[in-house]
Amino acid sequence: MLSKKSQYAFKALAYLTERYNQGPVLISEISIKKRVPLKFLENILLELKKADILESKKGKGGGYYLKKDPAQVKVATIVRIVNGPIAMLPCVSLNFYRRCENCDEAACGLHDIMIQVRDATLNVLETKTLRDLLPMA
Amino acid sequence: MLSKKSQYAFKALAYLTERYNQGPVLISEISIKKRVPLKFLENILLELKKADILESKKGKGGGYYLKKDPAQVKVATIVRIVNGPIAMLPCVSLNFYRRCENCDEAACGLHDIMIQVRDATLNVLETKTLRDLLPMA
DNA sequence: TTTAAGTCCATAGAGTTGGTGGGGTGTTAG
DNA sequence: CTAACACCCCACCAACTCTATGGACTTAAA
Repeated sequence: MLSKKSQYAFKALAYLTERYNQGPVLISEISIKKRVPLKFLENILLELKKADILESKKGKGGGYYLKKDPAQVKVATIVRIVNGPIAMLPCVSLNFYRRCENCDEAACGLHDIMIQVRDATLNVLETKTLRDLLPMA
Repeated sequence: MLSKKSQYAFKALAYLTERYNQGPVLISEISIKKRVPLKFLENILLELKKADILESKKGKGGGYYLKKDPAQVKVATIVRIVNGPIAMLPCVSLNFYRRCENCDEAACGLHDIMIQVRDATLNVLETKTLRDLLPMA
């Protein structure tokens, strides 16, 4: 399951997608409109900035905004940043690979199953973008 | 990601699938062969028994064994028992549904995306069975 | 130089995960 | 009938993660 943090991140990103190309948006505005705890949201947005998804401006008239066209930002990318691995096992993760202990990958049936799950999942998450977070216009 | 408990459960179930129809298997044997902490494994097997996956016999000659043909037991069922929801959001879970707070499902783009992920995942996990845990014979 | 707004750091409570210890209960062999 | 056996059940624990919150600091605009 996605963490609360991830769900907050997507709410915020949906809001920023609506406001794309309309200048910086205040953390406090997002917090109120999307009902996300202010300080928690602060941490999340900062993390997304460090991951090159968002840009920010300090001082009066400042705030956060999307760095790229929302239609170019994959949902999979966001999940990896705020929620971690997408795969169900470390040994089948593309971006967070770690081998299993006491388990021969070549002879592990679970390994094969989880590769299929991973591919099926990525097939969705790599094709959906922030644009898809908004209801149809 | 699957919990360690879930990974242990699958290791144990793979072992019991190998020994299907060969009588009860000792917890201690599984623990040693699959390198799973004994007491932890005890809890896991008990839970699988209560969920109707395993059967047990006490006393000398006792142990655990699969209640049904391994080819009839879906991987999805096991995941739900030992790991909980398969969906990435409570509001798209078939077996553990809970509605989102402050979120209109009909107008939530993330909701739709996560339904697709869920369906893609289930498409694999509902067709794979314990039999698939073993390498090809 | 005041005010607005993001940045950074530290902490902390709650819940979950992973694991252990010990006694209880039912079964079988002799 | 009783000893050995093996699962059953309960309680507990340390470590970690998740979900925050508080306060001081930095940068930018008016």
